[in-house]
Amino acid sequence: MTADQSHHRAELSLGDWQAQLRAKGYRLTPQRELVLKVVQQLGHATPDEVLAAVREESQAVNQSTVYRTLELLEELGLVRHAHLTDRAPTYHSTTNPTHAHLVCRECGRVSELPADALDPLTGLLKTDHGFEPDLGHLTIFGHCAGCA
Amino acid sequence: MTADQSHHRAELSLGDWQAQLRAKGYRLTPQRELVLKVVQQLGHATPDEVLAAVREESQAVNQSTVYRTLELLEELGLVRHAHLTDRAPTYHSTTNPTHAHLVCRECGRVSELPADALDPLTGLLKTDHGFEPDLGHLTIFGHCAGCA
DNA sequence: GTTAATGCAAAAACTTTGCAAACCT
DNA sequence: AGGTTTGCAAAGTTTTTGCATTAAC
Repeated sequence: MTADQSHHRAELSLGDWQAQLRAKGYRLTPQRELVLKVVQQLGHATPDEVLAAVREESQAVNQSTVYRTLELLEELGLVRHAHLTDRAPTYHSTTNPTHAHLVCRECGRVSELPADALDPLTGLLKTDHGFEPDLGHLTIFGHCAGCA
Repeated sequence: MTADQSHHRAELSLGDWQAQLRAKGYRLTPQRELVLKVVQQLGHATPDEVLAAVREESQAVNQSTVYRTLELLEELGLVRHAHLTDRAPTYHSTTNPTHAHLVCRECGRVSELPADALDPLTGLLKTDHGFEPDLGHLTIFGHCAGCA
């Protein structure tokens, strides 16, 4: 197994993230824990949905804090965002392996495509264009089997 | 040559579009001609940039009209949009063959990837997931050769 | 003359910012 | 205590909408 094979795993183990936070001079707050928790629970969620979920969790958290926290969590590699619609971005936890998204324009269904499945694409882009794709951000629109 | 090989060409020949417009009950207006012209000239442009360019062309066109016109032109298959940043979409003419976009996060450079180059991906998605991707809307973020 | 398209202005959707108060370490 | 984070409210950015007027057919 080459070192390169590790590129599909989550970037931080869960136990580490609080230490990582502090190592960068950041502080651990209830808001940050909560936002991370709801993103993990919701799967794919817009900032707006994260806000709503956080508020149902019985604590009031401000809108700005949600935006600022999502940005921070993304910097730490704990969450990622993708554009599943032409509107607001959706965030998801990185505890699942890196994946691209397939979105059906007809039924709106979103499915996850493991990064492994895209290895041929990665190879092609690297070889022919010297380009290193960020598959975790990739969203492919089209029509799914049911809506063909 | 199979019929399928034609899927990379522009959807409408330039001579036809005015007829297509009328066939759907739409009307040919100077604004629509102008917006289409500047999109063709600009290459990739946000609605805002289209508006600015249109206004330099010595005619005043309203913001709303630009949005409504881009939507219409896209419905007719004369333009397409892609998301080259996390902000506004960019529109481009379909007189060029269908292509995906490669965007470098470091230097911001955008390059076009012919749909042909993605045939392996298309095949894989179709075979393994029954999914028909819309490559003209696809944007792949990552790092280019120079910024590796 | 009809009906579609435009301009305008207001609102909607989404995100960011400045600053004082509150909280983490 | 000291510096980071939050809440709040206001403003910024981008897009949409309703309706009277204008223009295409």
